[in-house]
Order: sequence, then structure tokens, then C-alpha cells
Amino acid sequence: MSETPDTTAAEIPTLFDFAAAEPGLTKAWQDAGLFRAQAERTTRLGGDRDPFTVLIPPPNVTAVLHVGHGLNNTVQDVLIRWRRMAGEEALWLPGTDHAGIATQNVVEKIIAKEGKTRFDLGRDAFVKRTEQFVEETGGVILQQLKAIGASADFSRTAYTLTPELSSAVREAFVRLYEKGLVYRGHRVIHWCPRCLTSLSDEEAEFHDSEGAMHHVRYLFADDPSQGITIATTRPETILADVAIAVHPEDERYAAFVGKDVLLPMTGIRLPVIADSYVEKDFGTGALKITPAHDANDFEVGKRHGLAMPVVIDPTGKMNVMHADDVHRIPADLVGLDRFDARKKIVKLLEASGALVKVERHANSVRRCYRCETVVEPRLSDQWFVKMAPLAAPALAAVKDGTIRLLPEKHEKVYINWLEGIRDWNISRQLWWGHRIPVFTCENLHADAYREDPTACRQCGARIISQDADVLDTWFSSWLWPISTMGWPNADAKDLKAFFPSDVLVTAPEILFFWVARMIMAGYEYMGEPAFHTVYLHGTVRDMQHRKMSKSLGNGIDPLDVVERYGADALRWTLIQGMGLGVDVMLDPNDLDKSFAPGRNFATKLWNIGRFILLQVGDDAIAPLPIDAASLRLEDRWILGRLDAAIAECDAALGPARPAHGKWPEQERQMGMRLDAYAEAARRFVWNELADWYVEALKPRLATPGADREIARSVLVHVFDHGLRLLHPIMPFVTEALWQRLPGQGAGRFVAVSAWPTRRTSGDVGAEFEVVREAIDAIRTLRAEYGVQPGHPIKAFVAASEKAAPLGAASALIQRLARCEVIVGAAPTGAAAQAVLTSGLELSLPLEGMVDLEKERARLQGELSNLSKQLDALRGRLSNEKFTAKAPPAVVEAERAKEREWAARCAQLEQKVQELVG
RNA sequence: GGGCGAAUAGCUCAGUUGGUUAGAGCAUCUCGUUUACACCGAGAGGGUCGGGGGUUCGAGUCCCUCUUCGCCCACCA
Repeated sequence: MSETPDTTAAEIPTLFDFAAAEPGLTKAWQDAGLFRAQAERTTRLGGDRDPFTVLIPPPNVTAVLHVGHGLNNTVQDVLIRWRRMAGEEALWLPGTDHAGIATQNVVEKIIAKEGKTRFDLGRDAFVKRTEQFVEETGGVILQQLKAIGASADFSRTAYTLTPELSSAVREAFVRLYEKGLVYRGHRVIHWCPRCLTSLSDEEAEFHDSEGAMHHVRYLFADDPSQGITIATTRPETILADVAIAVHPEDERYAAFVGKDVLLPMTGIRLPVIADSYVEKDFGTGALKITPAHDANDFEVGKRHGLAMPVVIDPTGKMNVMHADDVHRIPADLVGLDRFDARKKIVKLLEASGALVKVERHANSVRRCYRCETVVEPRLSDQWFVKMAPLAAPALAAVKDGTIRLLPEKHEKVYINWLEGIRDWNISRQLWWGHRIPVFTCENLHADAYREDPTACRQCGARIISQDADVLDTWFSSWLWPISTMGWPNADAKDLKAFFPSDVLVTAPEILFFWVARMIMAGYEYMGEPAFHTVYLHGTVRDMQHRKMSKSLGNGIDPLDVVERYGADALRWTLIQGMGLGVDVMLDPNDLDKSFAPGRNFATKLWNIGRFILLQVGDDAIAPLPIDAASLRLEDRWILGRLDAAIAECDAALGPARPAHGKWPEQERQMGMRLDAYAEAARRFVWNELADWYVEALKPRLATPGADREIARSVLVHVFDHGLRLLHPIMPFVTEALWQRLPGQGAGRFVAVSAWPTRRTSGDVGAEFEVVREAIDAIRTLRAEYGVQPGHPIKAFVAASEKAAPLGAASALIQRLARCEVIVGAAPTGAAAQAVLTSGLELSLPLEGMVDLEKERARLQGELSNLSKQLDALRGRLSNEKFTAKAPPAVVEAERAKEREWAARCAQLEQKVQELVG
């Protein structure tokens, strides 16, 4: 990048050497500091640039890049590059998440190979070991992001466990604690017996499973000849039963309420109680109550003041937690795993005759989202956040259009979740994470402290302990939009300049885990929306529509794709295949199918550039605008097409933000159509600029003179702007080409060039469209009749204003269609015809070259088709309701169409007659 | 159990408030190396828009229903 490259053919190969070019471009961008955002330049700090902020969904610090990251980050990069070029102060803030459970699990696995558990190491040593692991392996993914072109501001790289972010987490906790929104709750929570921690509702994911419903008969204490049959899917919890419940209005059982039954196996006496929670119509209508091992039973137990014995220990084995409960577990079951115990208990029940029957039963079982172990409902003390007050503004923001979710369908899911919000269990019995800042003194006063205390705030006594638990990893993630910018320091420059942020790009899977909670945190701590747009993209799947995953072995390594096809190809494929919220299908067994089109497009771009550089040379270029009179047909046309492309790209991408704080109803679903943007830009550069304009220009470029200069100017202008339009998607090849354009060079970057805007002249160069149609029509006829490529033909067209462009472009038509067009001469004799829909009649005498009978049949077919269409059209037009009710513009368009089709039918009929005669 | 979404060409998908003869890429077939590009160019074939019903002058688009698939939520043991 240090010198202006020479533009000799020898030095421009026909393929873009992406492997050689990409690392250099990445380095050049970074060295030039193009992606470093400056708070002072934003309008919020008195500058003249609107800030545009995107926060990366922080990947786990130990993650390696997979294609899902590739998709997520490519979208963010496209947006950020687009707004940067639009002259805004664009900040893409990167970083990683310490990922509590996930990272702890990884390190536990590593030390397990040494035959150790975390308890063997002890808390401090384990945390140190994990820190060391993160230091060695962490952050790799951010380096990998550079390889796919990510234009993030790496000078601001954040990590949820830095001292700064940790203090933000602590401040956030203490504030909620002081407001009474954090509380200690004693209740049944989801417990992972493998990770040995509690989980939030969101972290305990439902999985469908084929279970068994066991019907078990409990006999009455006073009359063992009778009993009540209950149904359960978890027979092992029978040992912790404290009651049988029936519905108060269930006549079948009314007489039994108040009696005692005997628990099978242990013979413990249980009362029969009435509670309206029980559903009469489900199962047997009688329900065993196990308060310590089921969240609903816990509520029933509380209402009835029942005991809450525990029979399953934290590791999922049958063990009591309290000496009083020892008699609850038969000796030969003690210490058994819960699932082994289940089998054994079923046998015991069967042997004793208590097992009435076993039915297959499909149900959903919750599993740990990190290790898929079946979670165990467990009675314990945990810290909770009271969510209703936090949810209210987050709900209102989406309902009133302050924040929009794309695609729209997710708004309903979001609203539904928030309206039924439940309190958030934020304590985890882990060691890796932010330790809960609650301290207890000798006098057992517990309180939350911003700084580690030396004495009790209430009584001055010595502090004896800190809460052993750490916070849910998402308790730091939900602060990401503010903690990364310096909160709680209200004067932090970044916080002032870049918060609220703009667009959040992520997968729908973490809508509740993360997105909804960030919105809540934005309002709770800043009183503002964290962002105005949530873009929820699809999932990358294979051809069987399976999610790509390591375990299935159907993944695609983005870095492998970068190596084989280039980063631009990877990005192109991801973006052009990405409808709003639609999954992206890629074939892991045929990378070519997925990524060759992107590489091919990069090559095409490269060769357009190669041609232009070779033809145009290094001499100075006169900038536009150019006197309209000097422009030729194709010049005016391509400039018009550029304007159209700019308009389409802008419409597909924007608006970048709501104009007045809230999204107006008509704008709520607008923009963010990245696939439409990609297609509009591709079509302009390939199908218009390369296929037509460049072809039209070749002779002009070869002929020195004033017109060559015009051609050079327009050509460089439209290519330059085409590159700009494509740069956000394909940053590397566009940058490599753009820097070589005349007038650019070292120190100039398309990455920070101005996003194209439309010219003001309304001229779209419509005359050239007539030429294109003529060439298309002639080519079609040539192909249809197999006229030899070298065989010259002639066409005649009656002189008219409309035919004038054909005369002006006769050389072009001659070159591209191999056809001499003669304006003004009347066709004579029997001639096969190409008739243009634009109303021009172009006569091509094909006698001697084609089969006239075949031509007659072709015309006959066309005539018959068109007649049918015309009849239908006339039927519509003669319908009074249509003419009365349809908009006048539509009616007028239909009338014009009718005239045109009628004329063409007449022409066709005449030609058919001629050929018959 | 509740809610939401999808079904358009062989494949993956567009199709903006209903309004020309429903589009793109890939794949297929034919032709072509004209001095940027064969990772290219020219041309062609291919869809009763899942089935049925309705509203309307007009439906791929709106409504109902059925079928199939998918996602989210859920305290029926």
C-alpha cells in the first residue's frame, strides 16, 4: 500500500489473490486507525457526526470462530461499514464474555484429566487456574474476526471480568439490592447435579422425552384394604412425599380428605389434603405432594404448612440432608443415583403390589443448557431479582415503537415473555464469575457493599464471611451496553457519546437471556433504551435443515472458507443468502456450491477493475459532473442506473435510526434487507456496468480524444461508486481495486470514502433502453434460429423519434448483435420480424437463413398466446366495475397495454399471412 | 396445552400498501474463446404460488379451513 501500483497488464493477474491481499489490507486499515471511534466527534459531545454504535454480542472468551459467529459478525460489519461511509462516527465495540458455567466446565474437564476436581484445588487455586487458561487461550476469536474483515474498534476491546466491568457489575447489584429488587428466596429452583449449581428458568431448557407414568397405590392407614392411586413420572421422589392432594370439589375423593395413607416402602403416614391446584381430570385426580422436589408441590406445601424433606442430594444421589429424615430412604437405596433408584423403586413397588400400572408418557424434561444433564428441582436459598418493575419499561418501549424487533414476529414473543415475567435467579454455586458482594458480620447482619468492608455497616462488628456464590454470567452480560462504555461513571466520554447504541444484531435464541435484559438494564440504570433496533438473524443450517454443530459434525469452518474462497466470498454468501430472519442454508459437503458464487463475483469485480485500469491508465480524470451535451446515450444511462442502484441500496438498508426517537408505524419494518441490498449492488456492477456499459465503451476508450476523456470520467465514476456500494459486503476486493483507481492511492481508503448519493438530474438515459431491447431481440432471434455467429444480418426500422437511438448506436448493435441496423429504409418482401415491445418494429430479413415455416409456426404460437391474454384484458376493461372501482392510473395502464397488444396482434397476423402467402 | 411462523422453478430463496405475461442465484440444456474475466459471455427450458372454500372488478398477496413442517412458551403430576 506504500506506492501507487502500476497498471500494466503483467502486474494485474486475472484472479484476485485474496490470500496475499487480505492480511495486508487488514493491517493497513488497523494501522490507519480507520475503525477507532472518537467520542469528541459525535454530535452528543458537540461534534458534527451522528454516532452509530453496534455492540458485539460478546462470544465466550474461550470460543473459536464458527460459521454462526461468521454470520452474526458479518451482519454487524456490513452495518457499521455502511454508516461509517455515510459519514457517521461509527463504533463497533468488540469484546468477550467470561461465560461462567461454560468456562468453568472446560477447565474442570482439563483438570479432570489430571485426576482432580475443583474441590481438590480449592477455590482460589481453581480461579487462578481458570484465569491462566483464559489468558492462554482467550480472545482468539477476536483475532479470527479480523480475518473475516471485522472493522471493530479493537482499542476498546472489553471483557466482562476486567476490573472496570466487574465494578459495574457490583454497582448494578448493590443498586438493585438497595432498592429492594434483589432478595434472598427459599424455594425450589432448577439444579444441575453435574455442574453443581442452580440455574435460571431460561437456562433449564425443555427437551421432549419419552417417559413413563407410574400409577402407584397408597393404602389407608386405618383400612389397608382401600387406597388412593396417584400417578407420577418420577417414582424416586415418592420417598419425599408428605401428602396426597385431591381437588376440593372432587366427589370421588371427598370422603378421604383428612384421612391418612401409608407411603409404600417406608410406611410413613401422609395426610390426604384438598387443594385446588390439583386437576380433577389429569391422571387419577390424586396427586402426591413432594415439596422439596417439585416447584408446584412446594407451593402446595407452603399453603398447608407441610414438612419439606429432601431425599436427593446435590449430586443427584439418594441421600437425606437432615438427620430427622433418615428413615425416609430404605438402606439399600441410600447413595444410589436418582435414575438407578427410580428403576429399583419401580421393582420394589411392583413386588409389594403397590404398582398399579405403567404407561408410556411423552413429556418435556428440563436439561442444563450447558451440559444437558436433566436438572433436578431442588429446594434451596438463592438470590433473585424482582423482575416486574424492570420489565415494565422494557415492555412499553417495544409496544410504543421506541425499540423495534426485526423480524416483527419476535415482538410478540418478547411481549409474551415480559408479560409473564418471573423472578430471575442470579446466584450460581460456581467459582468462576463475579462473587456476590454480600457480606455477613459476627452478629449475622448481611448486607451488600460496593467495596469489601472491614466492619459491619449496621453494628460495626467484624465481617466474617462473603456470600460464597457468584452471579449468573448473564448478570454481567445485561450491562454490556453501559459497562463497556464506562458506566457507572456518568461522565465517561464513551457513555455520553455512544449510549444509547443503535442496532443490536444477534440470534433469537438469546432474546430472553440477553436482549430483553439489556433493554431492562438500559432503562433501570440509564433511563434510556439500550438501542432502537434489534436485528434477529437466522441460524446457519445444513441441507437437511439441521443446525450446524460440532457434535453433528456438519459444521463449516469460516477460516477454511476464507483460505479457500476468500473472506469476501464468505461474506457475500452469508449476506446475499440472508432474508430477514431467515435461516441460511449451506452445504458442508459441497463448499463450492455455497461459496463459489461469492468468489466468482469477486473475480468478476476484479476483472472489471483490471479492464478499467488497463484501459483508463493513470492520467488524471476529470471529475463529474460533465456537461450533459457531451454525454452519450450509454453515459446518461449508466449514470441513471447508478442512481437507481443507490436508491435501491439505501431503501434496502435504511433508515439507520428513527427520526424522532420512536419508530413511526410505517417505518417499523423498513430497512435491514441485506440480501436485497446485496442484489441491487451486484446487479448494477455486473449486469449493467460490466455487461452493457463497459461493452459499449470499448471503442471510445480505444480512440484518443475528448470523447475518450468523457468515457474515462464516467467509467471511473460509476465503477468507483459501484465499489463503494459493495464495500460493506466485500471489503477486501473493493479496497484493493479502489486504491488503484486514478486519483486514489496510498493513504486513501474506500473504507472511509463517502457513501454514494444520487445526482439531482432526473435523466435516466431511457433512450439506451431502446438499444438494449433491440440487441436483446436480435440476439434471441439469432440464437433461436441458430444463425451462425459470424453470419452478418441486417435489420430495418422505420425512421421515427423513437428509432433515433438505434441509428446513433448502430455501431454498438453491429458489435454486440452482429446486425446492421438501417433506419429509414422500408423492409421489402417476405421478412421474418422481431417486433419490439417498446413499439418499434424491427424487420430482419432472414430468408435463406432460417426455416420460414418454422418462423410462421413460432409467430402463430405467439399470436395465439397474446390473443388469449388480450381477450382476458378486454374482458376486464369492459367490466364496468373495474373501470369504476380501480384506480385511474391502473385503468389507464391497462388501456395502454390493450392498445399495444392489439397492435402487436395485428402485426403478427399480417406476418403470418405473408409467410403463408 | 397455549402462542407464533412457514409452504412460490429440481435446490436455496425474493416477491414492499392486492394491480403489466410471478423474479434471482445455483443446477439443467444449446451456442460461443469477439484483445477484462471460462471463477466468462449469449440464449433456452422449467412454476395451475401446499389442498379446498371465501372477500374483491382483480388474490402468490386479505379471510376461513385442512394438510405438512418449524420455532417459542408452559406449574397437568
